[in-house]
Amino acid sequence: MPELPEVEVVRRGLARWVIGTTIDEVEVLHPRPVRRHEAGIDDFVSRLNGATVLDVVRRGKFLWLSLDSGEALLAHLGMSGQLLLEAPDAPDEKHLRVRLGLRGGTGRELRFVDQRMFGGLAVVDLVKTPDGGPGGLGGVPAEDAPVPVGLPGEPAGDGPVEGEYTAGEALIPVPVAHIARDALDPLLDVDLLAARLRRRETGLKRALLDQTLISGIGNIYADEALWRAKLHYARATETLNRPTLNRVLAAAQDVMREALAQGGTSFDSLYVDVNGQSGYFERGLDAYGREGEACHRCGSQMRRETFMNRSSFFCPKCQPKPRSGRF
DNA sequence: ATAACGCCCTGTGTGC
DNA sequence: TGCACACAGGGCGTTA
Repeated sequence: MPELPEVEVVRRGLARWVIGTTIDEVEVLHPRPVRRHEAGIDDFVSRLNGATVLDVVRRGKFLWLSLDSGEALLAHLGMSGQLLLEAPDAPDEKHLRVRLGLRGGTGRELRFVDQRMFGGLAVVDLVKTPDGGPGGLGGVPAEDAPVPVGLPGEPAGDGPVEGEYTAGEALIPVPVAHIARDALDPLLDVDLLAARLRRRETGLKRALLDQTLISGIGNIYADEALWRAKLHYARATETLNRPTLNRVLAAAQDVMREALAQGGTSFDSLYVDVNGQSGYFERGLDAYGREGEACHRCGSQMRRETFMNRSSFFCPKCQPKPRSGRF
C-alpha cells in the first residue's frame, strides 16, 4: 500500500544517505523477495557486491538505485515492504528479508523488511526511455548529490526535492519500461493520457489504478482523488471531458503533494521512511477508511463498496453513481 | 488486441 | 479455547 508519496519519502531518505556508498556483504534471508531476479540468489548477491550507488530514482511506486556497474537495484515495496537504514548491530527485524552492507557512508546498513512479501528486489538492466528522462521525482545527477555525512535523522545538506527532475539521457529499468509516467512527473503527457482514456472501455477508478496509463496512484489516493473531484469510481472513462479529467488529475496531484509534505500516510507501522518513522497524513484523509462516518463536505454517511477485490470509499451524495457506469 | 479475474503472501480481527 | 474465514491489495500471469 505504499503509494507514490510514501515511496517518494523513502526515495528521498535513500538519496540523502546511500548515494556514493558501495554495497558489500549482501545477505538474502528469504528467497521470495528476490524471486524477480531470475538468475538466482547467488547472481543477485554477486552483482551487488562492490557496486557503488550513483543515484536513487523513482517512477510511480517503483524505486531503484542506479549502480556504477551500469545495472540497477530495483525495489518495489508491494504491500508491506520497508527499506531501512540501520546500525549493523541493531537486532534483526522479524521480517528482515535482505541485508545490504554499505561502505563509505554513515556506517548504517540497508535492510529490506517485508512482512507479506508482495514486494521485492532485483538487479536489472537499464534501457533508454523512449521519451527521455527517468520520470518521477529525483534523477539527480550523482555529482550534484549530497555527500552522506552524519546519521539518518540528522539531515545534513539538501536532499533532492520536487522540481529537481533532470531530463536527458536517463535510463529506466527494463521491468519498469511499461509503467507510465507518474502523476507528479513534470513530463507526464496529459494529452496522451486523455486520448488513451477516451479509447478505454473501463471505469475511472480502474483507469486511475492502471499503472500503464498513469502511475503512482493506489487504492487510497484513488479514493481521495475521486472524492475531491466529486466523481464516482465507476464513471466511464470515455465520457470524461477534458475539464473533468483535469479536475480528477489535479485532485490526485494535490492530495499526493499534501501527503508528501506530511511525510506520507500511515495506518500502522508498516509504512515508514528509512528511519522507521511513520507519516502524518492519515488525519488528512477524506474518503479512505471512513465508512459510516460523515462526509467532510456534505455530512452524508460515507459508504464502502467492494470492487476489484478492494474497498472503495465514497460519498453517495457528492459522488452519485452514473447511469451507465463501468464497474 | 483489450478488459478483467485470480493468485501470491502473512498478520490481524471477527464470528461461531 | 480453537478454528475458519474475511480482509488488507500491487502487480502480473492467465483467461475471456
